[in-house]
Amino acid sequence: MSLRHALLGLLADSPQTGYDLTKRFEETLSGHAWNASHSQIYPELKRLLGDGLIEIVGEGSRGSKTYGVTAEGRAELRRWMFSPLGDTPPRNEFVLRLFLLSSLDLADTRVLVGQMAQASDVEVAGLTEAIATIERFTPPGTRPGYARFAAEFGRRYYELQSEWARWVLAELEKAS
Amino acid sequence: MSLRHALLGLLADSPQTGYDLTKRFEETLSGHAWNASHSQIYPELKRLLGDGLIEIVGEGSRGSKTYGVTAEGRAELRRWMFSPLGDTPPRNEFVLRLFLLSSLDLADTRVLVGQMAQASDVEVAGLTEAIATIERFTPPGTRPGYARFAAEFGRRYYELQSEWARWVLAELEKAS
DNA sequence: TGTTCCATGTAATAAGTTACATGATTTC
DNA sequence: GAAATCATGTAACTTATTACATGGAACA
Repeated sequence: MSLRHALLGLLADSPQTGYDLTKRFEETLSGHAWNASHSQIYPELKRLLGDGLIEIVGEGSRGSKTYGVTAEGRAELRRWMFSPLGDTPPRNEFVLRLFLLSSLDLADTRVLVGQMAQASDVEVAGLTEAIATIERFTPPGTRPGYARFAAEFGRRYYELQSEWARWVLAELEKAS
Repeated sequence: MSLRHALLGLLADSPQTGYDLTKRFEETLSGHAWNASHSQIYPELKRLLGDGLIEIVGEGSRGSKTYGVTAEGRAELRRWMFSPLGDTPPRNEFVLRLFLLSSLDLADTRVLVGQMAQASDVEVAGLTEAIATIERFTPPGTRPGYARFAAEFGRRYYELQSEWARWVLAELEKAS
């Protein structure tokens, strides 16, 4: 169950409300790392509060509560960050389809893999632009920050998908 | 819900029992694409049978049933393979940690990213060997088959993780 | 004859999704 | 004053995991 650690990690960055956290899941984590909706987030925040891993650091209008990580929470987060992977099995629809490619006939496979390459290229373009934006808004002499690292991973990942797909197409061409 | 399509895809390759399918999940899909245990697989096979997407093609000893995909099942599988991605949100602990890196202090970040690079190298080595084995057992003049494609993706993926981690280390070095 | 592997199932619990529900504040 | 956004919650349902349970066949 990585949800609590995702929440701890986001809150460690800066104190936030459940609503803020819901948006950050949607915007940054949901696409590549982890998904959670508000109906899961609010109850989990209460549990984290009960376990003393987070605390209420402020209350705003409309009954909003801003949570921050406690020392205990930060320790638990650190422990998890360094723990071995494999806690929760990955789930990746793209890779699943890749593993099931052999269920299609050769013509279908060619079409699908071609589509995979094209879709990946679109993502690469989007992330390349996002990275350019980050760089543009980074003052010279400053470190670009961690968002840059994540974006770089994303760009390289989609590049990999695209290049792999084209390699498969070439391999299929070879022998047939 | 991709479980049924994963099952259809595996059965499309060759008819199998629930037990066989459980093993193939563990061996091939569980690590990178999708996870499922036998307690989920058996009931889903019954549902697929009820929906006419698979059929029993043979019964062996110990009450084992071998399932095969029906024409309808194959059509449903094909439809899903070509449907747009995004049905189920991905889940990836490595990427989640990558997104939460900023919650660590600089020293911890360096250590963790270094460990990530090393762990990825181990995976690259394993997959490189697996690929060599596949190639060795492929008769000259033959297409190596789809397992080769999946292995290639895995190798490139771990290479990406390793290279990304080293790039991050270099970036962290730069500015401090 | 004991251990491992084959083979299938159910029950209890946990996690995740979708739908339902409410109300305050801001913006146009 | 209508619409969008902020803000939080619960209920119903589906999916997934862990634990429980059983027994046949192969092997040593």
